Order: sequence, then structure tokens, then C-alpha cells
Amino acid sequence: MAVMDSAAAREQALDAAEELFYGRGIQSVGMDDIRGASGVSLKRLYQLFPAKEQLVEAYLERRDVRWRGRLAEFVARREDPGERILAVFEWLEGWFGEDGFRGCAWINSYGELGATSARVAAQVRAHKQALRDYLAGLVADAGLPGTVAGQLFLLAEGAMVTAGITGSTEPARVAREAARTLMTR
Amino acid sequence: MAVMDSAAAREQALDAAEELFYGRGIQSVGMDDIRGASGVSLKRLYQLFPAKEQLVEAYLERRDVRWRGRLAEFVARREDPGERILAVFEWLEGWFGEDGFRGCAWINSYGELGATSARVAAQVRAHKQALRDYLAGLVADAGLPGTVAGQLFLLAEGAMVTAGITGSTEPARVAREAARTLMTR
DNA sequence: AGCAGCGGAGAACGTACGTTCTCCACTTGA
DNA sequence: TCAAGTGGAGAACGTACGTTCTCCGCTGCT
Repeated sequence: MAVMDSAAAREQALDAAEELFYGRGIQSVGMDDIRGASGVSLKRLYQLFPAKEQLVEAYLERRDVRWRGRLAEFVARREDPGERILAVFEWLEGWFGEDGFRGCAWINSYGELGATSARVAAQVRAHKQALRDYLAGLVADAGLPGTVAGQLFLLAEGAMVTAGITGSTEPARVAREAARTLMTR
Repeated sequence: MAVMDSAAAREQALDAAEELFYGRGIQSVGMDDIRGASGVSLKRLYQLFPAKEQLVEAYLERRDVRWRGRLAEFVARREDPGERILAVFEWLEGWFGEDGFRGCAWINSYGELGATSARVAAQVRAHKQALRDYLAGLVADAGLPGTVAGQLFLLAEGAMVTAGITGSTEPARVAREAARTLMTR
């Protein structure tokens, strides 16, 4: 392994953590697995993240920024405010179809650790709140009643959960059609 | 502990498993916790369930029968087919408000074990498929187009997940209003 | 060249837990 | 009363894993 500064080692560690935690769940991945996949030694891993839980938090935090960034970037390409809302579900469909898609990382983490780790639970709530606020902004921009935002949020959550369990992209299209109906009355 | 036949011991074990697995997650509950909470000795636990995974499967199976039974019983009290569909969301609201509610047991289990236990993953899919089929029956009875069933299913899933994460009963009411809109056009 | 320190490999340590085993009290049938 | 078996309490065993420690080579400075 070539020399690597702390920032690069941190990225390598988080890359490996994201791939393994998301793909196999958090509890079934050991720190030694992270070391093997990242090439970052245990000693350095523990310098960067004093305990596994902090690595988990950093993983969720970085993924939150990236995930919402990707969504917002996709949506922002549309001009029409109504189209932007529908674009959310189109982006979900593309995500569901990606290799290795295994549902929503936060919903999965909550099922695994929500009852035992208050910090993870708080991060999940923050992420979902941010998504809800984002949708509320789109709904307001489209001049739709505020109650629609909560409804669209539930459709998106249901689609993520169902796509994760069934492995199909169809929930995104179903949710999109429901969203269209809810928007037009 | 008084004498107890196998059937009673099995029920005691499953009662404890359900309370602990649902409340704290599966991986964080040890077989010794089950023994302590149920009063069934380890030896007998292993006679009844040769491995922890089989206890987990029995827990999910028994809960599936009971959960869907409770829902169907509540819904069946309504006469009008359209009212029956809305009653699903009313039942969800009552469930969300129960003490110790912590989201959908199957969604949580899927987050925890979906990637590592094929049998648990299959049980989750079966449970969700059964719920979807049940909703499809209600939708057909109400003379609504079949596409509505999938939309209502996503709303229910989104409500369960969101209520679990936020601890609020509100998602049930939001989903109910969305359902009403989707049904009336 | 010599040395101080960083970093890697991997052993070691402690704990948790799934599973099995030992020992013993008690019941039951003759 | 005695023998055989059932079942409970809890010790024991093996493994996995989070975390720390040891040893050693390499690098960079003087």
C-alpha cells in the first residue's frame, strides 16, 4: 500500500464502509472487513474513527450529503415546478435499478440499530426530515397545498421500502402515477 | 417454574421472543435473554427451536398470522367497500399509537437480516405480498381500478416506516387522506 | 550513517453469545 | 422403595469481533 495521507485514508475507509455496510448490513461487517476492503490498517482506522459507531455515523453522514445532492441535481434540471416533483420519482426509479441497490440505507440502519443506538436513530430522523423539507419546498414552488408534501413523502418512503424488499423498480412508477393524481386535485 | 407441556413452553418462548425481538431488534437479543424473559430453560428452548434462526422464523410467522388477522377483523366490521379501504388506515393509526410501537416488524427485520438470511428475506416478501393481495381484494370489492391497490400499498408502507421512525401516529391520517383522494378519481 | 518516529501486519485480549454439556432434583411407574 | 428418565440451573466451549498491543521495517532528518 502506497503512502497515503489522512484525508485519503479517510476516504478509502469510508468508501469501503459504505460498500460493505450498505450491501451487507452494519452488524455483519467487522472492522477487519473494512480494513481488508480499504487497505487502511486497523491502527489507522482507529486513529481516524475511535470506535466503530463513529465510522457508522460518518458513513451515514457522507451518504446523506451525496444522496440528497444527487437527487437535487437531477431534479433541478427540470424547469416546470410540477415536472420537478415528478422528477423525484423518476430519479428514484433510476436509483432502484442500480447494481447493488438494496433499499434505503437509513431505513435499513434504523431497523438494525434504531433501538440500540440513539445517535444512529437521530441521524435517520434528520435525513428523513431533510427529505421531507425538500419535498415541501418543491410542493410550495408548484403552488400546491402543503398537505400534499406529506402525502408525496409517504409515497416515496413506501416506494423505497418496497423496491428494497422486492428488488423491482416498479414501485417508483406506481408512486409517480399516484403522485400525479394527488397533484392534480 | 411450574410444570409446563411443550405447547405451553413454545408459546411462552414465542411470547418472549416477540416482545424482545420486536422491541430491541433480533441481533441484540441473546438466547439467554429469551430464557430469562420466558422462563423456558435453554435446554428446552433448543429442543423446541434447534437454532436461533428457527425461533426468529417462528416469531415472524406467528406475528404475521396475528397481525393480518387483527387488521382483517377490524376492517370486516365495515359494510361499505370504500369504507373498508379507509378502515385499513384507521387501524394503522390505532396500531401506531400502541405502547411499544416501533415500526413494522418485517421492515425492521429486513433491514437487519435481509442481506444475510435468505429465509428471513423470503418471509418478509411473503408477508408484504399477502398484505398487497389483501388490499387488492378490497380494491376489487370496491369496484376501483386495480392500479389503485399498488398505490394504497405504497401509502401504507410509507406510513408504517415513517411512524416507526418518528414515533407519531400522524402518517396514518396523512395516508388516509391521500388514499381517499386516490379512490375518488 | 544513525536515529527518531510513523505506519503496517497481525497477534493478543476481553467480551458477548450461540450452542452443548454436567450435575442434580424431582417425578413416575412397578 | 427404587430405577429410570425428564427437565432445570448454570457452567463450559468455541467462535466472532471490537479494540489494543507488539514488533519491525521504512522514511526523513541531521
